[in-house]
Amino acid sequence: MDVANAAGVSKITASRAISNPSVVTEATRRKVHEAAARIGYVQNFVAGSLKSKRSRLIACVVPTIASASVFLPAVRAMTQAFERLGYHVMLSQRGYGLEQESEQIETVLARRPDGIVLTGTFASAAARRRLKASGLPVMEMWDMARSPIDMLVGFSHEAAGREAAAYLHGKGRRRIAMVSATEPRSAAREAGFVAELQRLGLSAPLIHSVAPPTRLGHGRQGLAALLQSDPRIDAVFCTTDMVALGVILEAQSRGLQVPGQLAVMGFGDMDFAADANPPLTTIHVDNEQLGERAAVLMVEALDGRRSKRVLDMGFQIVERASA
Amino acid sequence: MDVANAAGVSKITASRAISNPSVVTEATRRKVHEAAARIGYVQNFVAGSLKSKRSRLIACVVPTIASASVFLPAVRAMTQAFERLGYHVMLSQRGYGLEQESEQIETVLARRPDGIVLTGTFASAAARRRLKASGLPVMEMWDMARSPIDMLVGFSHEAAGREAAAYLHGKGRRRIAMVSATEPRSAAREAGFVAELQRLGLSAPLIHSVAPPTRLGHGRQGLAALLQSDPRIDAVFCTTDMVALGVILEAQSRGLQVPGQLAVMGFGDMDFAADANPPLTTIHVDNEQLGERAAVLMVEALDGRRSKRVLDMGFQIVERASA
DNA sequence: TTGTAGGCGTTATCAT
DNA sequence: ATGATAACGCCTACAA
Repeated sequence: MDVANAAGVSKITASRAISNPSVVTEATRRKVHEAAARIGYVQNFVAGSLKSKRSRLIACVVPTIASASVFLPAVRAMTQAFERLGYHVMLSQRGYGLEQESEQIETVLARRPDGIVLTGTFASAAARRRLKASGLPVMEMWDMARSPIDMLVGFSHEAAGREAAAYLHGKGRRRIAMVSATEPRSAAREAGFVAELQRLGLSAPLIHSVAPPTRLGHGRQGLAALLQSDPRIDAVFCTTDMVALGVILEAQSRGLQVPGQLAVMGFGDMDFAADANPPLTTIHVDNEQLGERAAVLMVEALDGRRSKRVLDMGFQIVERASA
Repeated sequence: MDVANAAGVSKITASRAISNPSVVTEATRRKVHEAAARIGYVQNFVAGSLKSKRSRLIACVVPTIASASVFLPAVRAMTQAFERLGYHVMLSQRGYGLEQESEQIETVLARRPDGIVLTGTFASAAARRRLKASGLPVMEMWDMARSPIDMLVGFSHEAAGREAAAYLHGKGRRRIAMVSATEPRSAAREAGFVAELQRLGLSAPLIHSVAPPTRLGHGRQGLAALLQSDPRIDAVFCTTDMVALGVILEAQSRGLQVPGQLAVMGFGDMDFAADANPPLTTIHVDNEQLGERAAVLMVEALDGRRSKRVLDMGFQIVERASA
């Protein structure tokens, strides 16, 4: 360190003045910081982490960041919380496929992150084993269903599906359909939805399934397909709000009244839901809290004081006008 | 390296077999890789970058990842391209404010990224100076307007605004308004829009401005406000497709026909634009290409073979039914 | 509170 | 094609 020379102290004192100022005198701290500013010193976390074995880097794997994915607000909140707590987030996109997953994990581990966050991701069994074996704290976000690898902050998609079914049934709907997506969490909502309808004595619902990421067009095509199978359906539960918006658009363009003739329910309570026409009844998840808690739990684990390992953040049905 | 022992070669040979296999014999390569697999060796990029001064890490600063930001597809494409080329992307959110920008930059630089990508970001003058002084390759994405710090791949928002004005004028519209946003690129589109209308001999347009990130509700409120100022407006150019969708919804709920009585034009050609009702006339940017080129140019610069420093990717007006 | 010694795991450099 | 040596810049451990 030339800062040390510039400030007239030893290397280690300069290091402490910058990384751990509480252990040096205020005068030393000032002297070193002034020297650092003078010579334009830039700290090197790379060198630091080599010896300390702490990179202050969190690897976060998401399916994709493009399009209005319903979990992105949680990732945003989490990233902000991590930055506030002194960590950086390295984002990797996994895609909805599983190819090269192991290879991807190896290169991520080679960066020596302090922890790993998996979002909306069902890692393959091999990948899960690999992550467990790494010994790193692993946080899974946005799901509740299975036995977690390590820590988990999420909610039950299956319960969300069940409550949606119960809600629509409670509104007097009896020919209830769903537009689902070929993606694990959507499948979990679908499973809960189907189970609850069965419990309520209804016959198996019509389901139209689309490939993620979900789009407005999926809702339009989905309703068209459902109506073709059964013109008398009176409610549709949608895998995302964007799909629900598409269902509403399609219904309106066919002269079907929402919610009069067709109740439409979304999922995600995205920022357009309340402003849709009619305002969208949907399922709300507190993504701010969810992301924040995920980050805080991870940092607690890194600091050696693990509190809860699994946190169910729940969800709420937001009743608006569409269902 | 214990891999070296396990394989019965020297440390440096093991290192080469893994990081630079072309310089060792195939037999050595195999021997080392087998040993690595056997003992569960995980490469350590941290140690490698300390000596080699190459981290294979790209820092990317974006305003925010939440909500369907119109530049996210470009970031996605860029991230994928970087990963394909052997780099990881560290994402930092800047927020739309400017607080702590310098501090943020320092911690990013402390990670020793090989390059920095700024997306949709007008860094402050101090930050721009700091980045320039760092000597790192800097890529600015999604804009064309000013003198770049270093490299740039984008398009002219000002030109987009001008062409939107010309397009609506060409469709016979004469009372043309805009819903804009208080954000630099939106402001650039607005400036071009206003300038072109003036050039065409129209009076200064009504403009309603909203705070980003833009939402559907902004479009609804925006049209309401515009109509209150002037009930006779016959066209609205919107700063994003989501806002345009809101304007359409609001128009329809007021019994205004789109495009008959009101032409609505968006920006971004997001994945719902073609499926809107009516399908949205908008401005398309080739985000896939844009992100890909940004990554490729950056990697070329890192490899010491800089080709172009500035690339104008242009845009196209996509004529659909709404305007 | 400050300092000394040494090493983290890899790669650059120079030799063989 | 492979090896020996040293160094990257910081932090841990221990000492003063």
